[in-house]
Amino acid sequence: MSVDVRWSPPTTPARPALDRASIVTTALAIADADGLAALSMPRLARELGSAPMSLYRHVPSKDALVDLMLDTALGAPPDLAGCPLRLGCEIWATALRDVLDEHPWTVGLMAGDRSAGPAECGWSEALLAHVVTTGQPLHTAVEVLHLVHGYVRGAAALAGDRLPTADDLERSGRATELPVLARLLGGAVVRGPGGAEPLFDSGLRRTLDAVEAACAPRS
Amino acid sequence: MSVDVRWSPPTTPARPALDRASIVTTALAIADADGLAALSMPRLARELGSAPMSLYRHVPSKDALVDLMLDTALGAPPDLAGCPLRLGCEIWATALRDVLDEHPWTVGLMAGDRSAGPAECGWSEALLAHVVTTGQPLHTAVEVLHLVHGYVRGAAALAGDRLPTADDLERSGRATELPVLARLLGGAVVRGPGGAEPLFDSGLRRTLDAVEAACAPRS
DNA sequence: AGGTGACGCGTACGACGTACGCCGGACGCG
DNA sequence: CGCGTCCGGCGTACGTCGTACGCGTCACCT
Repeated sequence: MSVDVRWSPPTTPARPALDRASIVTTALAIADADGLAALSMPRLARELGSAPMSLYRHVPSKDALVDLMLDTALGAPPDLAGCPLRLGCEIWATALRDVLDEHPWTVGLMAGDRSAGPAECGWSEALLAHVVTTGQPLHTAVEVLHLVHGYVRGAAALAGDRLPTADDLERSGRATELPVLARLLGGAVVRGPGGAEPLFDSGLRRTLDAVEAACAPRS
Repeated sequence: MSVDVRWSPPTTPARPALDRASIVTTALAIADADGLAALSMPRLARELGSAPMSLYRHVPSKDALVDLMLDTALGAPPDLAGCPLRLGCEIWATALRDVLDEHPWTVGLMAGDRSAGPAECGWSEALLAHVVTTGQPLHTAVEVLHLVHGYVRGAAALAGDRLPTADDLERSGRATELPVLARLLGGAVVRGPGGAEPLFDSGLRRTLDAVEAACAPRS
């Protein structure tokens, strides 16, 4: 019923234009760049060159999309086969840390009360299996997972905190109520005597010590 | 310009009806009961018996309201004066844990990239000052804060995770890829040999061991 | 008595998530 | 080669949310 088809180029470029993978990838890029709050279906569609409602052909809802994003952001855990106990835990922890601070929004997301997806289960499985493989009973593996996973998540959350500046404290007149914190913020960066070992690593070292203690023969 | 004022009862009940404190308290109740996502200005106003726009006389924006909520939810840290090092850390950690799981939404909030408010600073100050008071240098106090705060936050986040059930795994056909996890979920609750020590406490015990190690004279 | 400020609220606007249904092309089958 | 069927993109529309703006009303202070 159009006036004359011969003058109109093919309206649709081709069959494929949108699929779940490219949607999730683009959404990930938006969240990484501008934060999860900046992700909206209209914006995502704009970035993909399509209409907002087209997305719903491939994803049932925005919440589901966010679940998928978390799942692909986490990806697969590192392979710990053949590692000794402590080294394996260290590799697992630093790998998780790397993922979490490459995608800062994951930290807040996992802290919500969503249910765990395949990727999260995969990471847990990797560490549990590693500990069990070294001959520990299951309940010890759970303890280790709790310690290591807990530390990494907490440290990632802490790393995301923005503390007030020393000036903020000064101006609010609260500086005298928070003397130690003021001293901490006022003095330049705080370093251990060893110099530059980052806070995450020293905490991890202590946590791994605790892991070994938990796995040592009962005293 | 009304028809006849004598027949109309006083239109406004009185002066006070809304103030910042009652708004924040009610908002807290909503978040505790139905989660932070259920908090909307219209609903909050309904719960307070007022109109949505009235709230903005007392709170500049919803984000600011949420900041205030977090600040009052955290409250004041425990007093650690006179405590020995380890005990003080333990009191601090369990107090924070109690706050976090009385208000589960705080965990996800603090993990976002908001800047820390007075209450958060107060908690940090309390632990830092405690450690410094026992004669440790400032950088050690920072390490301890990192370890303990990190563990508590991470454990709180973990506690909020909803794992899939064994049936979920079975039905998805993934059970064979996650043997240890399946065994864990399949078997009843996992207990250490001691019986019922909750996971949080055993992890905290290990973390406190690490704290003491960090504070011991250098080896 | 009249001015002044604080406060509650009604209206209105733009953005968002998404239910619903149209339409046009692709593809299989007779 | 024609036709029915299905799929994927999209336009429209609705309900909700956050909130800018301005009005009317009261309490209180000159």
